[in-house]
Amino acid sequence: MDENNIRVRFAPSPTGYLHVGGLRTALYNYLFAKHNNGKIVLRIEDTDRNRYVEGAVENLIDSLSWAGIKFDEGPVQGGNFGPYYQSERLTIYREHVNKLINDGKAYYCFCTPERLKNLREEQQRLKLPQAKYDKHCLHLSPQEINKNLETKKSHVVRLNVKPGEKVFVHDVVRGKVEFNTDNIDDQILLKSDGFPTYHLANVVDDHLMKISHVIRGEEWLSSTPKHILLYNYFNWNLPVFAHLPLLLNPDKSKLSKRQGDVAVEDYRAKGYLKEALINFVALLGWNAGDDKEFYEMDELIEKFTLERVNKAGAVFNIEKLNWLNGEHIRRKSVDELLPVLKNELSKSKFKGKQFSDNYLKLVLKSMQERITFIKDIITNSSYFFEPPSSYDEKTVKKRWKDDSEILLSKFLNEIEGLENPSKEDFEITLKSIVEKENVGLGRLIHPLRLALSGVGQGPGIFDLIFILGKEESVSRIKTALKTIPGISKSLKNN
RNA sequence: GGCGCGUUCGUCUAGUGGCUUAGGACGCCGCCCUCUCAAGGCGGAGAUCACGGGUUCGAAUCCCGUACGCGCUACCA
Repeated sequence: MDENNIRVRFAPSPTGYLHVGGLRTALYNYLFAKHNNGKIVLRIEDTDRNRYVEGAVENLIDSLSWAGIKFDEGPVQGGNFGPYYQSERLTIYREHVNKLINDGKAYYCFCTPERLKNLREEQQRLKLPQAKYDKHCLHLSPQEINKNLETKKSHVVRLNVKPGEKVFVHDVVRGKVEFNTDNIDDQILLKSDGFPTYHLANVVDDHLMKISHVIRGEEWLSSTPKHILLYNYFNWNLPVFAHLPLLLNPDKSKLSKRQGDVAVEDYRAKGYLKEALINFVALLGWNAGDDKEFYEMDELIEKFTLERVNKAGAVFNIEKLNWLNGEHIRRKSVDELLPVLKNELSKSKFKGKQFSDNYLKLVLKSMQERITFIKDIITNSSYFFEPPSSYDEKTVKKRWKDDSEILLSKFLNEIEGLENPSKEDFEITLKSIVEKENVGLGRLIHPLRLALSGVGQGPGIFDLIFILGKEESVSRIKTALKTIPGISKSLKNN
């Protein structure tokens, strides 16, 4: 096949938000298209008026573009195969359905919902192997049909499935799958409100939009024979099908809202980097065949093939996503991370405070390898943004010794005299004191960290004091000298 | 119920008949590094490859059956 004719699509229905499973489907389509120099189109499947949610399309597009999935054609960028909203293509479906009716491949059905309900119940009571429409309206006379049509009797159009035939689906990930038309219902193609069902709209649009590969979730595999029947009835060439394994909850059921976050926007709000989410979701059902776990989008594009997509569903394991998020943070430059931190800060209690870019970059550099989320910097090391309001008791107990007060006072004295000290100046000063006093480094370092940060862990002490600066450090040490000895004493008495 | 798909460490996975005492990653545990916490390095525990039959000199890999899980079974997508 000519590489340039490769066209795929992501066709979500606007029911609220972008599901992570949807993101994975969109990603695989995108990777496949880019890998093959093809095109990817975004098509909005808004044929169900009952499920329409205001703002859902904007939300979908927003999440997709945040994730870095760019479309060649779609509602935003347009294209030669539009419109890209199915709700704007009603006459197209109507024309195609009429063609099918004229050819005897589809037929009008005037059955009421009540009759259908009774039919189903009857079939169930008789324990029939499969419940399907009884083709009642297929046998209506032309006169009856015309009369019904003229009196505007509510109706749908159904696919006329010939029983006793075999339909084969050739799926890239699953191989050959066989179906018997005895098990295929006379699917409704056009609803009574004039809108098409998924099956009709999907096939017509995929053909008209020259889609070469249909890459979608496994939940569609069972209805693929219906689609193949439609392609055959229209005398159209089949696209290549690839059905992706499902994303699962920890209990192996289909990933759902009840058991955690499923919306891409939720992960975005929680502070996950798009690179991490993409990396993670790409590996859920695909791998390059080697041991590589860390991927950027361009490497994914380079390596991705449909042949290496797995068959079995994959549990969405948040632990690995978290690790990947930290991994991506570690590999980014502080310049890339700066806007993320600023954004988190603007949502935090420090939103009114001003910090220079230079200061924030130093903070980032010192914290980068200690965090899973950028916002961890704010929650785990608030001391970069405000002086400690308390001192961790455990650390006081463990690190504040009898000589801490004297050592720290001496250190304070020394640095007060320093002119514009560098990180090395602080280091030299501290080392000279412990040497003179003939104690271990930790004897001063730990109390100092406690005084500066209020906690027992964090970046290297010289990074910490340098980032905070002489003035701020002096002030914090003074406060600590006034309060920690008292705390230490009362802790010892308990 | 019917139809379809699936089943390798807790999880994501490598593996396409001999290279496999089934490899990697996350998580967990330990050691090293070290001013703390991380990161990093090293190591450990963890899978009778769902089960049962075959085919074969040889099977996680091929075939059959069973079990279990999941999907579909709407005028939803």
